[in-house]
Amino acid sequence: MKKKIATPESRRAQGMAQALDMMKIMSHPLRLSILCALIEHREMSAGEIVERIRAETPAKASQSQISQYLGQLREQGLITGRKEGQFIYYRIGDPRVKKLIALLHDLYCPA
Amino acid sequence: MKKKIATPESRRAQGMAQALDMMKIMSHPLRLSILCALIEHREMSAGEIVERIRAETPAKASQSQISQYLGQLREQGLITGRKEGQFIYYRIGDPRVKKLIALLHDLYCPA
DNA sequence: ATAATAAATTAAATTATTTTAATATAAAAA
DNA sequence: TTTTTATATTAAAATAATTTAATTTATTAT
Repeated sequence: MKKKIATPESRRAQGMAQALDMMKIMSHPLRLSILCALIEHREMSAGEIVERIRAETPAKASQSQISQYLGQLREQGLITGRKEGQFIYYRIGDPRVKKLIALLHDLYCPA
Repeated sequence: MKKKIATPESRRAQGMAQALDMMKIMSHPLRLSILCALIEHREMSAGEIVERIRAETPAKASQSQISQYLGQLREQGLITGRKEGQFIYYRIGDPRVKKLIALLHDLYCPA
């Protein structure tokens, strides 16, 4: 097959598209909360995440909804899931998530 | 009036809300392009921005649409507009925009 | 004044995302 | 094997964002 050559412009466009996907998926309060929780705890089961989100955000977010968010985040490679018995344990799957959230924290939560 | 005390949690929640707003508005290809163009050129008129966006993204984006994006970005303080005669010149209005875009560039456009 | 240019505004139409509700699957316990 | 627990899947309903098209305002030039 034909070898595709990446021009500087195509690399730039691809980078932009990835950055856009990243921000888009992170700009939802519950998805962002999930990522923050995983940064804090390194690994959590789906159920632990549900509890934690419910505790923060009183009376919102169904199990189904959170499972859907976890699916979206995993699909995009931001988290990984490992099955152990009936539980599924999630972790951050892309180090860029941590860097981005760290910067946001610096910018918007000044000491 | 009653003096509101900011607890650590309320500050965290507020920071999170601001970070969410920021990412939400930045996660649209044309709005992000506008911000990038303004970082590159420091100041551009609305018309120049329209041309530039049109050049990058062939045959998309109407004058009206771009004007609407400029309005959204200004409303949120990410850019400022200064009127000079019939032109309106825009600039980045929040230094955090630059920091965030710089990080995204590092993360997604590796040399 | 009239016309032309630069940019903003409004509203309707379209499309995408989010939420809700119901159901399904798979593993563990009874 | 029946039930319970943990999680995922699906589809419909609700909501929000985007796009398009038409119009408007303000400024400069004729």
